[in-house]
Amino acid sequence: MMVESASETIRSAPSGQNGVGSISGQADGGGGGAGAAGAGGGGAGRDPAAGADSNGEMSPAELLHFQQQQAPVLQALQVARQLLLQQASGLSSPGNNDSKQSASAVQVPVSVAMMSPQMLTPQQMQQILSPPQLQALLQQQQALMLQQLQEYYKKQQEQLHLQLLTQQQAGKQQPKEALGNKQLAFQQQLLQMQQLQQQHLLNLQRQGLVSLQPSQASGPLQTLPQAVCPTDLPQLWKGEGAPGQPAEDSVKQEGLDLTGSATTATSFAAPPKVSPPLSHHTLPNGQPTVLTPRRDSSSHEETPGSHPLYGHGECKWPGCETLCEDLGQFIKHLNTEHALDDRSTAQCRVQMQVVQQLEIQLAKESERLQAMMAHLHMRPSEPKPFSQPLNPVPGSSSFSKVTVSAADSFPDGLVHPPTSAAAPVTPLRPPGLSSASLHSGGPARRRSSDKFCSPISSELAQNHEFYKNADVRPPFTYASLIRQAILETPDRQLTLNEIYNWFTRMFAYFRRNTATWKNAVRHNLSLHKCFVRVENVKGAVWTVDEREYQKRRPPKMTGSPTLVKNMISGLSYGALNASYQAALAESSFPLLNSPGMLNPGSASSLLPLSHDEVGAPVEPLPSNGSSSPPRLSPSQYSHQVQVKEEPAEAEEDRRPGPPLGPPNPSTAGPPEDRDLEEELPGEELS
DNA sequence: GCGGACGTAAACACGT
DNA sequence: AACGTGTTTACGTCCG
Repeated sequence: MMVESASETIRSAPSGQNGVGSISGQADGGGGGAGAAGAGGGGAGRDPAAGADSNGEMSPAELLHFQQQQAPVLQALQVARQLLLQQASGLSSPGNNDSKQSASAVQVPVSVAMMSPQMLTPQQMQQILSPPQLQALLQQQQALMLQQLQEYYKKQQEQLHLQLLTQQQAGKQQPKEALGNKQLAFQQQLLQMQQLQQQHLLNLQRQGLVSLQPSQASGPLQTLPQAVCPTDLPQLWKGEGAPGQPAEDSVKQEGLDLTGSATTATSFAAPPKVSPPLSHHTLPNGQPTVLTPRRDSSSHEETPGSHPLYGHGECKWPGCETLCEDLGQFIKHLNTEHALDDRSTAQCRVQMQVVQQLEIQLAKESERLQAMMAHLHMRPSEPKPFSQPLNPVPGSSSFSKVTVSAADSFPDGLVHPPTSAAAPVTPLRPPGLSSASLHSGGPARRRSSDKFCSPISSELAQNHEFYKNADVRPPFTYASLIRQAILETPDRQLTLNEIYNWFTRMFAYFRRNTATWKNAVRHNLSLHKCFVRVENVKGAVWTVDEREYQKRRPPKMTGSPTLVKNMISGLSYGALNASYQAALAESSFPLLNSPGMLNPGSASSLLPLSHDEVGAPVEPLPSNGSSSPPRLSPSQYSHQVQVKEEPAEAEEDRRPGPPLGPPNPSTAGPPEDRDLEEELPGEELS
C-alpha cells in the first residue's frame, strides 16, 4: 500500500474549482454520425462450393448430399455467430471488475485466427482490421460466396436439364405415360433442388451473408433456368407443368414463402446491421437496391472481365494469388483449384467466420460509438442501420443479454443525454434497467447517484475504457465510486491511497485536480456512514457497509409517494436493484462468495452480511427484511429477501416500520467508534 | 421556498 | 515541519 503514485500536495488547491456546476468535462458538441458504414449491402455472395464444375454428373442424390454437406457448415456458422456474440457480450459483461484483463485478452494474429476461427474474438478482429477494411472484407466475402453458390446451382441445373433431355429422348421410345412420369420426377427434382437452393440462400441470408429481395428470393430460381437453357426450360415446364400455372410461378411462390420466413428469421437472428430486412426492396425499375448476387452471378460468366475473386490478374481466393492471364483462365483455375472439396469448404468456412466476426465487431464498435456519443450528449446524426436491430441474440443467455447490450453500453446510472433519449439508445439497453436509469438522470444533473440507478459496476465494466481514456467526469457520485472501488477488491477494503489510485486508474478525469477530488473522497468517506473505517494491521482501510449504503436514501422514499411510485414503476427497479444488479454483475468476484476472504477481524464484523452472505453478494441487506417497507417493494426485494438476518441485525431493525424508518441506529452490530456516534438522533449527519 | 443530496473548499486534529 | 489521513463545517447547486 501507500503507493504514493497519486499523492501530490493536496494542499495545492487548484483555484479555478467552482462548485458543482463545474463539470466542464462534458462535451456537448454535436457529433457526427458515426460512421458505420453501409451496412450491408448485400453484396454478391458466393458459395464455398464454387467449382461444381466437376465434369461429373450431379445426380439429385448428390445434390442432396451436397446440401447435407453444406448444412453443417451453415449450422456451424450459426453457432459460431452466437458464440461470437456471446463472446463479444462477455467482454463487456458486468461484474467484470477486471475488465482490463479480459479486454486485453490474448491477441491473435490474423493468420492464427484463421486457423482457429473459433478462437477469434471480435476484439481481435478489431485489432487486426480497421472499419473500412471490415467493410471491404465483408462485401467481398459476400460477393464471393454467393457467386460461387450461384455457380454451383447453375451447374446443378444444367446437369438436371441434361438428364431431363436425355430422358425425353429416351422417352420417345417409351410409352407416353412413362415419359410423363419421368419428366414429372425430374421436375420434382428440379423443384426440390431449387428449394434447396433457396434454403441455402436463405441460410446465408440469415447469417447476414447475403441480402435477398423479395423478387429476388426467387431470383436464383428464375435466373438459373434461363442461364442454363433459356429455351428448353420453358418448354420443359410447359410440357408437363401445370397448365394454367407455369412451374416458374409455383416456384416463385415457394420462394416468396421462404422469403417471408427468411425475413423473420433475419430480423431475429441476423446481427445488427448486415442483413436488415429492408433489403427486401426493389427500386421502381426493378433493380435491386443493393448489390445483388444475382446480378453478377448470372452474368459473371457472360460478362468477361469481372469476377469477385479475380482481380489484378490474379486469383483472389484466400491464400491463392495465382496469376491468371484472363478471366477465362481464372475461371478455369477457379474450377480446378478451388472446386468443391474439403479444403475449399474449409477455407470458405473460415472466411465466413471472419466475415461474421467482422460484422459483429463492426456492430459492436458502432454501438460503442453511439454509447459514447450519447454519453457525451452528442446527437448521433442518424441511427445506424444496424445499431437498431442489435438485439441480444435469441439464444443468448440472460447473462449475455446484459452484455450484448454492450449495446447496453450505457451507463445505467448514467445521465442520459436528453437528446439521445431518442431511439438509438433505448433499444440497446437491457430490459429491466434501462428505463429506470433513463428516467432518473435529469438533463443537467450530472451525477446520478447510482443508488437509484443500476449498478455502476456494469456501467463501468462496459465503459471502462471510455472513462479510462476520456477526460469525462463519470456520472456517479463520489460515494458510489468509492463503494465501487472497494467492492471491486477481493477483500472489499481499501486504504485511502488505494482508493485514490483506483480513481486515477479508472478515470482519466481524476487524473487532474487531485487536491479537489481527493478531498472530496475523504470528505465522502467521513461523511457517509456507509463507509466504515477499519483499523487494520497495516493501517486503516475503508470498507462498505452495504446496508448503510442502501439505506442512505430509501427512507425518504417513504415520505414521497411519488418516489415510491416511480420506484415501483420503473426507475426504482433499476435503482433498488442497483445493488442487487451490481451484486449479480459482480458475482464474478470470487470474494463475494467466499466468506473466508473477508477480514475476519474487521470487515466481517462491519458487514453484517458478510458472514452468511455467502450466496448473496453485495446486495443490500434487507436490513429489516420486512421492516423497511419504504425501501423496496416486496417484489423488488423478492430475490434478495433470502438473505439471512443476524441477531444483531434484528436488533437494529427492531425499529418498526414507521413510515419514516429514519432513526435507524443503523449499525448495531459493529460497535465501531463511528457507529456509536451516530446513535444520535441524527438521520445522517445533517 | 424548503429540504435533501452532492460537490467543493477549507479549517483543524492527529499520527508518522 | 511537512504530509497524509480523517473529521467537520460552510456554502453553492440541483432537484423533487
